Amino acid sequence: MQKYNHKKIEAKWQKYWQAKKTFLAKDFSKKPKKYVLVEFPYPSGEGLHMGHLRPYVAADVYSRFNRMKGNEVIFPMGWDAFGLPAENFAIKKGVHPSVSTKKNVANAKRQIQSWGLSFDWSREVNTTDPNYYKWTQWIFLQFYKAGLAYEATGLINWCPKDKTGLANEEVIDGKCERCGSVVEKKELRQWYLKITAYAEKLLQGLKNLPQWPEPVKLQQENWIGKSVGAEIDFELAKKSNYVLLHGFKGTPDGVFFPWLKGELEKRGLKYQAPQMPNPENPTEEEQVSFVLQSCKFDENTILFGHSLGCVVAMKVLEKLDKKIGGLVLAGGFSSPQFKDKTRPFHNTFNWEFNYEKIKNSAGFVKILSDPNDFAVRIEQGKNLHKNLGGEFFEAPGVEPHFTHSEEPSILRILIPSIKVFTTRPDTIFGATYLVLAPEHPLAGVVAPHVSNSADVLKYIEQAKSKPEMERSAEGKEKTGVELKGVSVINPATKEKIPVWIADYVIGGYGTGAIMAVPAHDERDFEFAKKYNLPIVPVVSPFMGSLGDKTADKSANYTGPGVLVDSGKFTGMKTSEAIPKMAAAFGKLTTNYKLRDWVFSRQRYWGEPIPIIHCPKCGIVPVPEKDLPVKLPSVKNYHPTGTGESPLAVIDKWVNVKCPVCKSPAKRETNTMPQWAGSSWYWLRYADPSSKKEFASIKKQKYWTPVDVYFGGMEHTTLHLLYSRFWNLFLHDQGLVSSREPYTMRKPHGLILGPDGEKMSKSRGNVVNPDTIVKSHGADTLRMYELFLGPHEATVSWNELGHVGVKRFLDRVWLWVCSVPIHGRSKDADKSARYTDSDKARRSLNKLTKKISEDLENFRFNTSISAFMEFYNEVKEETVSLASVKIFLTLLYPFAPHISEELNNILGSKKSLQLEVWPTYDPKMVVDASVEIVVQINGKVKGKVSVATNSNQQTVEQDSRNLTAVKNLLLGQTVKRVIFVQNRLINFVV
RNA sequence: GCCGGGGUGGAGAAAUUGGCAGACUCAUCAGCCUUAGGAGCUGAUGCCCGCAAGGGCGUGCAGGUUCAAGUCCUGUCCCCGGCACCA
Repeated sequence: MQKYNHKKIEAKWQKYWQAKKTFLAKDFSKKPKKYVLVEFPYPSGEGLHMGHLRPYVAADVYSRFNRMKGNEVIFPMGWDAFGLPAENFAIKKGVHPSVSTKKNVANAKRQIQSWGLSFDWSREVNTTDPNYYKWTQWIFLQFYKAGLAYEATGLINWCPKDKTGLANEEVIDGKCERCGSVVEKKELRQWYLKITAYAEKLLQGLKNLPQWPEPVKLQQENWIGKSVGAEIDFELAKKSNYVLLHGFKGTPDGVFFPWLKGELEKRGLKYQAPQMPNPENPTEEEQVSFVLQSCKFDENTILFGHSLGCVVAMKVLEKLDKKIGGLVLAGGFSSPQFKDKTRPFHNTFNWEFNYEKIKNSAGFVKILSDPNDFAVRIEQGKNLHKNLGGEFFEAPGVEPHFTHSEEPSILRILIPSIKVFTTRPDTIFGATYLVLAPEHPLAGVVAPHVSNSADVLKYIEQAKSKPEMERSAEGKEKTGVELKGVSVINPATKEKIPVWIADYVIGGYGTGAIMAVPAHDERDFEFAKKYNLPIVPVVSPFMGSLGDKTADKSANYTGPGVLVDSGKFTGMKTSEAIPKMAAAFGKLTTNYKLRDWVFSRQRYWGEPIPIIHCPKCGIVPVPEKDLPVKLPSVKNYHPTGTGESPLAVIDKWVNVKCPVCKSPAKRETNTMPQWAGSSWYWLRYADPSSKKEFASIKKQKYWTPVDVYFGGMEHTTLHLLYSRFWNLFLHDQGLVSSREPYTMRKPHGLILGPDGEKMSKSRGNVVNPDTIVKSHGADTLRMYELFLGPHEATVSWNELGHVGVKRFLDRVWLWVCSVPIHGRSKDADKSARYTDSDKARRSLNKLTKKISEDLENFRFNTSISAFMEFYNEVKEETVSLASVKIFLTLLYPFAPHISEELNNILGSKKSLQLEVWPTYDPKMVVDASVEIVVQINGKVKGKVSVATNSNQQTVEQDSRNLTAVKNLLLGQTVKRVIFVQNRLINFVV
């Protein structure tokens, strides 16, 4: 008899499968397709570890099983080889990343093959292959063309060790996801992908993924962080005075002017609204000098123009010898070229403007344009904005060109205000102060002009430079500084309230400003107590009677209740008041915690962003025919740390001709993040060698979506979110056939070291899978790994645990090989002699049922137990050759090498992979007789053995005949008998 | 703080979903076999009392529902993961 030599047989079958192309996935096969996917690895220098083994083995078992179930299974593998791990390893070893990556890939592939995984290597992809990243770059350009890739300068997360910017998702607990360094902030020009534009779609899409685990969906949902609330304007209580200039053919008593004047008066604001000379035939000379002579200007003056009044206002500022508060233009223009006809003022004005002078004379500039304005088109306003800067507002007038008797959008921009976001508009009567984030644009503008400007500027500076970690550290006392001299009007109470800057308000969320309601918000409460700001309760908990003023000023209450001291809303329930008050004081808005994806990295080893910067044409995408933009091969690829990519110094590569105007231009030198290549790789597997497109729709339609995606929980808000985003976008572009990429997600739990701690070199508790492959074989490794516990649970590796599985396989080997237990012999007669014992037949049917069900439900651990139990049950029984073969067929997905070899020893010439998955006889999955537990008052008093499915009468009779039961029931009245078939009988006395 | 997941022998874990708690495996102990064993085989192994027959307790803790609770309900503690001043 041969010995079980795992080394020999494992190598033999791995070679065999490869030679026979056993696992090739055929395009457009008639069989139903099954797409089984595992996250492809980054091939680091350390090689693959237990963390990789777990999903790979599970997916492999599942794939082999599904092939036998008659599916055309695609089970592909590839390499996510760009990114930091590869590059850092290369730097450490002093080898070029392209060299070390190649080596690491070869090593990882060797490992994977030694584990006996049934990947279809004909579809292998590598993200660093120019034929692959050509399409990564191509997809980036699609984002760019759709307006979803943009460049911006801002404060970003910066990892000081890895010397690169990071996306929000890559910052875990204030630390770098890769290296654990505390993340700093840095002001940098970066490329972003506008994932926020897909926030709602990403959120809604989760609802159509019933086969995803709830916790995964919930984690994504929380990350997207939708919240509905109100945006409310708080007007500045600053004493501005206004000069209002009407337009062509107008008067200060026409259109919205009377209403506007009324609104200003209501607020106690002064204004001058002169009747312009000759409104029917205006000339620049006449009107401008009139304004200069008749109106008074000071540093608090806001000069407002409507229509032609805008032109006059600008001309006035060209001549004015002092600085005024601000310039506001509504329906303005700077060219007399109108679509319909030429106006009389065409030749009476000089249409050249000194924009610099105008800008310098006004403290601020606001431009309002009406998109429905056909007399003065919106482009005119946009052009003004381009020349003057400032803020641009696009808002339809009540009548086109703002000619209705009330035009609220004009009032809104005329009176400076601060917009806040709140989910509790019902508490607005309790808003006693406003808080701006230190990053708020207004904070920087106002700071130099307040009486305590030194303090304010210092505070802003400190807050901005503080790492997020420190700023939000738990239990940290809140800090802030008042903008002295600045106050706003609470639109509900009409009272003046102060404005503060504090870093407990986050710049990037909502409007970067909040209304503080200390009575009903914990954070505001804490802040108000520290700085002695008023606390006004406006919500009374339900337990108090209606309108009860027991609301306590010494504590805050954040729950629902009834409004008090809230004007006409008093007495309303909070739930009812929220939408009503949102509408009364502002408008409903939705905010998301999700931030745009910082998409550039200041590192060498990544896909170059295919963009050219031309001094004349601006940002120019690299033409598709020039893709891929190949990563240049260079000697020095170390990160600079300055925020500039190492590519920036390679003049030969950087300097190019602009594809549009052919003048000298420069390449974008940042590279894409780690996550780019993996955001679409499953699509490439469907059509891995296409030169024309990233994947043909036809092949996508056959293979995608992925049916089961095995992977780690740690990718939930990284790769899994990013790739859903890419897929949704490409689907919207008509380039991808399915809306969601992955029908089912199967996350796995961690494998801890034998000490119950996370495996790590520094702890010295790393178990290397390759060691076990050598000593005990891949089949043992696979089965023990599955045996550890449920796929999704965290489990720890027992140092000696795998020997149990090895023993089992040894016994199986002996059992199958041994003659004459199941009739294998040179003597042909003997093979016919042995038939299954009744017990053996039932055990095999039970096993078939158990393994089939477990595999459908990804319960691999209990399958392994079932095999062992089966062996223990039948080892003494006679078993037919056919049954042994069924047993090997069942075992094959778990331990493919030994199963193939034994099957071969039994005389089969065919790979087990080509067998059909066994079925079972439902009548044979139960034993002939069962043991019934006999209880009295729920306590076990004895057992009876009866035929399976015996009725209550039989069981009751048998039980009452038990001596122990007889004695205990003597002289007792049985009140009730509870009978559960095949389980128990319980006498209640 | 908020949101998830989880607490069962010395260890990893099972438990047909309310029906004998601890299957299967490791470790440990005893015996057999062996020149030897980190091999193989047989058996024992939740805790407590008891020579024994037998009895009592037992699924983080405290209650509850039920003939019957690891499983359902209420409260509470601890561990792991995610988010975290998101207004």
